[in-house]
This record gives sequence, C-alpha cells and structure tokens, in this order.
Amino acid sequence: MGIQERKEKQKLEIRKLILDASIKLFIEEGFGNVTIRKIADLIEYSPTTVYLYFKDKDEILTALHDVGFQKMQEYNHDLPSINNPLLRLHKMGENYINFGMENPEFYELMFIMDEPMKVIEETGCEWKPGDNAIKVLKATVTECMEKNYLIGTDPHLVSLSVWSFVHGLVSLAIRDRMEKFVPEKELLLPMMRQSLNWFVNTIENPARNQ
Amino acid sequence: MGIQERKEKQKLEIRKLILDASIKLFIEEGFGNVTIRKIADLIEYSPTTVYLYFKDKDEILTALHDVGFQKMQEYNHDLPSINNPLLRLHKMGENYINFGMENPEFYELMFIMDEPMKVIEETGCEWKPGDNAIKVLKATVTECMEKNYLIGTDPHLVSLSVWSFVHGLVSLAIRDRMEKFVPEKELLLPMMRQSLNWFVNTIENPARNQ
DNA sequence: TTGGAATATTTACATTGTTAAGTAAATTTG
DNA sequence: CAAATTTACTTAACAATGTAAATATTCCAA
Repeated sequence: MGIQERKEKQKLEIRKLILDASIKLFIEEGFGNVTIRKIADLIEYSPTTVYLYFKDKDEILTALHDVGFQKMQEYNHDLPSINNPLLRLHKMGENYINFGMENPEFYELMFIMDEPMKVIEETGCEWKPGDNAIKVLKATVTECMEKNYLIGTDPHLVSLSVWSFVHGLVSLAIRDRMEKFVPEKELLLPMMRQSLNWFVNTIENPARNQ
Repeated sequence: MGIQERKEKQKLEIRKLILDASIKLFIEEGFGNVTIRKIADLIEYSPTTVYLYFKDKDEILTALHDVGFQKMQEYNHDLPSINNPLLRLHKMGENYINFGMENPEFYELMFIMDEPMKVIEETGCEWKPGDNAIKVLKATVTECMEKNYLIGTDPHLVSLSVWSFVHGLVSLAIRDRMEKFVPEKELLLPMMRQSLNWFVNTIENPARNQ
C-alpha cells in the first residue's frame, strides 16, 4: 500500500532528524551535550516523541555508532587502488588514525563506549560493522603473508595485533594520555604517523628486500 | 600542635573511608554504582558530608586513579630482578596486561576515562603517576637499544609505540571489542599474551642472535 | 560557661532518562 | 458522511543524580 510506504518513509525521516541532531550536539560539544531534551529541542518535538522512534538513548548511540562505521569506510575509498598489500595495510593504518583523530566522538562510540556493545548483546549479539572492518583487515594481512611481506602463519593473531596497535595510538591520544609524550598538539598526529611507520617497517619481513 | 595533627589524621581517615567505599562500589558493580549518595550510605554519613572532603565527584575519581597507579606498581615488583632488558620489557607488558584485565575499573580510570585528566588539567597539569610509569618504560626501552636488543635511535618513539600496543590490547578487551577475534572468554588472555609474544619477538633485533 | 570555629545534616534545585496518561488529528469503517 | 479507531504527539510526573545554601550540632579555647 502506497500510504503505508509513505508513512514508513516519514518514520525514517524523523529517525534521521533525531540522528542528525544528536550528531550535531556531540560534534559541537562532546557527549555531555547529547541529551534527549536537547535533541528534542533541536528537532522541535517534545522529549517523549523521541521515544516513539528509538527505544532508549542507548539505541540512538548505537545507530550513531553505525553511522561512524560508514564514515570510516569513506576514509578507505582509496585502498583498492593500492596493489602492494603491505603498503595497503600501512594506508589502512593511516586512514584509521586520521579517522579517529578527525572524528573522536564517532571513534569513541565505535571502539570505546560501552553502550553500543550492550545494545548489540541484547539484540542478536552480532557486531556487524565491526566484523566487517575486521574482515578487511584480515584479508590484507593474509595477503601480506602469502606474498611474503610479513613473516608468520597466523593472520588472525597479527591482525589482532595490528588493530590493537593503531587503536592504542588513537585511544590514548583522544583521551589525552599522550601529552607527556607529545606536549605540542600540532606534533601529535605526526608523531602517531611516525609510530605507525616504525611499526610497519619493523614487522615487515626483512628478507624481502629486493 | 598535637591536636591539630590528630584532626588532620581524622580528616585523612574519612577521606580513606570515602575512597574505600567508592572502590567497593565500582569493583562490585561498575561505575554506574558509584554515586555520592551510595558512598554516603556506605560510610554512614549524609551525602553532602562527602563534599567536605572532596571538591566534587571528579576529585574522588582522580584520587582513585592514583590508587590504581599504586596497585599497578605492585604488579611490577618483580621487574628489578630481570637483568635482560628485553625480557624485562616483555614482563612489563605482561604485567600491564594482567593488571588491566584483573582491575578493569582501575584501568579505565587510569587510561580511558576523561574525568581524572580534566581534574589534572585544572590543578597544575602534571600527570605525575602516568609520567612516572612512562619514565620506567622509557628507561627500559633505552637500555634495550643501548645493548642492541632493539634497533633504532629513538627510545621515545618506541616507548610510545610499545605502550600503545599493550593499551590497545587491554582497552579493546575490556570494552568488549574482541569477541569476534576471541569468542571464548577463557581464550582472551592467552590470545593477548600470544599477541604480546609476537610483538616482542618481531621488534627484537634479528641480528642479535648469539 | 560561652562563643566561635569545625563538622554535619536538612532542604532544596536543576538536570537527567524515562513512563503513564491525555489529546488532537488522521484514517478506517460502517 | 458520521462514528470508531488508530496514529502521532504532548503534558505531567517520577526517580536518580550532582551539588549548593541554609541550618544544626559538636567541640574546644577563653
């Protein structure tokens, strides 16, 4: 029925309004600013209306978490054009760092905050966006090993390690734990890139110098 | 004056009561359970009395953050007995992981949550406990380089990288982002140790095989 | 004993997430 | 088209939270 469809669409539109308002709020001033009432203010509805479109606040955060993963994918649009798998892995790392530092609030939702994982546990236990990203990483690491850019037989373990490394960099940085290491803010990102360079150079198979 | 001293001591005792109560609360049920009112209930004072001993909740969290660093030091009591600096670095990593996984709430305060760093920014900008830990790490990495266990000339950069790596492991684990990589909970810690092994083996100077 | 400082409590307020009840408009049904 | 029902939204309210101001109590020195 056409009328049904239109209603569905309107419902989705208001959901989008809510999400956009939430994004605006936390982009501009962090998560403390994301309250149901402020969202409602922005979209010019009453606070309780929000609950007609989302079960609770955590569900909103989870939806934003999904948006974050889409955003991160955009950062990786240039990956397929890189043939050398180790270079590709390196670029993935750079993109990951750039994404995290340029979108710290999204990054928090995706990899730090508890709420999205709680919701996911309640609703099927599938962390689809995360799993997807992991799959790409693992494929790249596997290729690196097949083509002898990396030594080792366990792409699983190495993928986990690579991810931990870049996540460590980003999460320490956005939670202000690196100020001792890098007092000047302008040097933070360069330092992180340097660290990534060191990492990639170090794990590269030294025998594969042609 | 002796009477002054006794009063000082009593003040410190109540502060300790407050901190112990807070620890009990978040150990038993996580941070959601740490509220001024629950703390007050536990120590059998009224909620506002807490404010006579701490400026606000963030200051309590920051004090707990300090306690966490003391606890972490205890994990490292065995380090001085290890002569080989690379082995020592390895053990530091293991201890770090063990501490984080066994005390996730403290770990959060020390390396993930915003509040303590906010307080520190307001009161002098010195992250003393953190700086101290970093100093130990840097000394070890420096020794590794001097004795040729690690290649490279920048202990600063490598220390940052090592820390990022283990922090990445721990923080992904305690925020439940590793369930895809390691579905069974019992295998999580072994996997993290394996990852650390891989890391240390990989960064070790390959030329230094005697 | 009394007055003032230190310590504690009572009351209160604003903000938060969230639920329950009510209302007005849109839609379906007869 | 009129009545009934569903939908979309709002108002009012609740409980929990951090915290401030006003008030009360305790304690010690003069």
